[in-house]
Amino acid sequence: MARAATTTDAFNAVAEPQRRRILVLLKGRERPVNELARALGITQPRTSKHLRVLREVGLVRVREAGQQRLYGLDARGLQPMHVWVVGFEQYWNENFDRLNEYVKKLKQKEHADGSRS
Amino acid sequence: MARAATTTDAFNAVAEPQRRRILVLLKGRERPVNELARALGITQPRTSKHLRVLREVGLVRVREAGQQRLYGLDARGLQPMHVWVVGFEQYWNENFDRLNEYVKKLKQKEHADGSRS
DNA sequence: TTGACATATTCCGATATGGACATATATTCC
DNA sequence: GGAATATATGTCCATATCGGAATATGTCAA
Repeated sequence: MARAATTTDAFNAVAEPQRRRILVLLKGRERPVNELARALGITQPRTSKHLRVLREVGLVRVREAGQQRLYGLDARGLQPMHVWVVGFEQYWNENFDRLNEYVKKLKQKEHADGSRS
Repeated sequence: MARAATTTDAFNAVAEPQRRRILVLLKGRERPVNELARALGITQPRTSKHLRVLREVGLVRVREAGQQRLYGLDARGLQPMHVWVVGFEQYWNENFDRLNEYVKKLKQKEHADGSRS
């Protein structure tokens, strides 16, 4: 077997930088293909292909508008990524001291009991 | 050019499910290769190769301990992913209504003016 | 219909992948 | 030294990728 297809899930689709940039460009407003291609500085066919991948994993939607097709963001598919990566938030500043982690765990337990902001 | 190497960055390294599972298993405690292989239900060579990738992108560290090598998590490399995906948090519940987005934008502006909890 | 424009698809080549298997390297113990 | 254990590396294969270039499809307007 080779590497998993880019259309397997959001993780694979978004591993490609240009596709990440496309999603960022789609925040807030829809855009036609050519506008995206120009913004990214890549060819139109390549842009269409990236959009196809994003469409297949459901991160993007198309809407026909005359002779152009407006692409819009559907960020819901990013939620699994969000959940997964947020699970590591507490380890950013890890300095690889085992005892340190114990302390951290204890702190979390305290937190679980009473405090709220 | 083919697809970017898995060792290019965290995004690519983590696109592979087994590698994600490895990182999860490494939360909190270090583990030797064989333990990881058993936990994942994959062969030892495959596990070593996944660990190599994770090491090359800096998501994991090795520590020699007698005849075994203990792998530990270094989550700092996941921060770029975190930053990127968190930027989409506000779009989870997007229902793709343009007007809806305008409303959302206005709300953000209100927020910017006077703070409320 | 013809032409202009916007977008999608196909063909090509180079490359790196993940998995299985065999084997190499390294450490410990006798 | 030699055996046992733990880990890393190398080879094989099938497959999907990204990129470019050419071309197909689709829509509008006169």
